[in-house]
Amino acid sequence: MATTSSSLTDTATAANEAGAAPAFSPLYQQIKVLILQSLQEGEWKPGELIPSEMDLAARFRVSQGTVRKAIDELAADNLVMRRQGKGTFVGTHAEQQVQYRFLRLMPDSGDTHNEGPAERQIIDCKRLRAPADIARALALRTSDAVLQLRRVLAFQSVPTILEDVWLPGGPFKGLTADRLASYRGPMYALFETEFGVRMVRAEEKIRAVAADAASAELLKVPVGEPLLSVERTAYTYNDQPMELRRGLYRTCKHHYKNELS
Amino acid sequence: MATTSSSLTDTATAANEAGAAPAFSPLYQQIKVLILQSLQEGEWKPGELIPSEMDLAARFRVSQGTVRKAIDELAADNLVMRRQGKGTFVGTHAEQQVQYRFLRLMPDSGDTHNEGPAERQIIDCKRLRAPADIARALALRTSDAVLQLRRVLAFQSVPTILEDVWLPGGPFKGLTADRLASYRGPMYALFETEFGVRMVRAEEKIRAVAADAASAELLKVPVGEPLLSVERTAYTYNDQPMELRRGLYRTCKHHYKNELS
DNA sequence: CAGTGGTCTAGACCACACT
DNA sequence: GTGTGGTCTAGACCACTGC
Repeated sequence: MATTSSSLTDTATAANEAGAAPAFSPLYQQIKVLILQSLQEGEWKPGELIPSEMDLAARFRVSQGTVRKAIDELAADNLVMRRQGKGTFVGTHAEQQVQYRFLRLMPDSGDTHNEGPAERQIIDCKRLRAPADIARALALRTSDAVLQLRRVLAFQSVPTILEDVWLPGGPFKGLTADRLASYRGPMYALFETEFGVRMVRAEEKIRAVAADAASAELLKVPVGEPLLSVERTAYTYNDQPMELRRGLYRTCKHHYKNELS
Repeated sequence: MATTSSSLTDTATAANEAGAAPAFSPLYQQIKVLILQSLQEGEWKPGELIPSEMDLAARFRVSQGTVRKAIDELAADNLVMRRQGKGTFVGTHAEQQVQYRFLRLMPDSGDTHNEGPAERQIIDCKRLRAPADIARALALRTSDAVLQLRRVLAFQSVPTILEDVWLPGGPFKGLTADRLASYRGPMYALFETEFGVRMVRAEEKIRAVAADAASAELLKVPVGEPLLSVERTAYTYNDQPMELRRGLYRTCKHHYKNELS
């Protein structure tokens, strides 16, 4: 039993004693939440080693098996990464294996990005008051400042992605076009190291649209060309929205790949 | 130890004795494969109850915990469904909760399909020799017979999806437009009950295209209208492709929703 | 070698569903 | 009450990593 620990509740007993709304939560879920809090508070930073299962078991006064089950779920959500013989590490977008984890655009021939990394070109980067739709998506007020970033990604010199990115001004204070342009690696890795913001999951809404004049010029396609419109909301810990991204993808030589199960 | 069982290998010992290519596989993975085989052979049919963990543990001569871990993975892949107090059931597309699991098109307003079920209209259903690209996708020879099915789905009387479906002629012998039209519920549920084919996972390739004359007429949109092109390959057990589906989605009032993690 | 995560077991008890 | 899956524990051993 874990009743000796301060923050853990013996749910079965508690639920029986207090009559209403049991809100049953197994021990390992509570442990998961505690670990999540430590991740969120930055006790362990992206890429770092977290304490061993034995250490965490001692800290939370539960068995190793219970900690294991908590970590199993965190690993399934890509929040941590287990490596046998070494330990458990905080997940990061800088990891070579899972780089560009959220980019689903694939070249039609060949699965991997063997066409080399994208050539990136920053078109614009400015600070402004959040328009209503952006504010709603980022859970801000319309008076709050946001950063807007526009860029084009090209594969083998063919402009393929036009993206507008909106970020809350507070957490990303100090982000400039120069800093983005000079950074090697995924944008989300920069967010981790420079601003302490780790993107955990995202939702995308996909539509087919016709290229307007501005988009057509930047992507070097005729006006009216069908493009894939991808609107992404990315979340950090606690389901807090931290990025809105509107992308237009050229899908002549590429496609958006999705796995259903 | 499980060395008393016939088909299970004590991998640690076996790997040490045979020198090359250990091919280590934990016990619970071997159990998972055995259960998978029973599913595939139809020992338990979609929707049916499979034996309890205790029974399976006795059958395979392992502990309940090992069976549990095997079933946990099968449940994570949606191959079986656990229900506390009742048992473990073979997954099915007829299940109310997970109906249309593979359909990612959502109305822009509101998450669920509160706009009612789609109105279905079969345009065509014929038997033919597999064209080269279809044969490749379904792992058939070009001399093999395939069924081709064309249909339009409408939401609130607005034609929204135009789909071509190709199925291998062998497993789906006897499928007719009438049988499809008279069936209530998801097409994949019909495949399960009538042909014993359970779709387990799928891959989709998504592009933006312009409506051609034929598509435009069926979807009642202008020629050139941007449409979402969704090419799906659906697999049954053993990663065997069993369906190729080419869909054109109208994304004015709907969007394709994807969750990234 | 010691330390880590990974597997397997056995037993106890809890939550849930049916009868 | 009985049987199911779900949780929690404790201990043993295996596989991998690095000192």
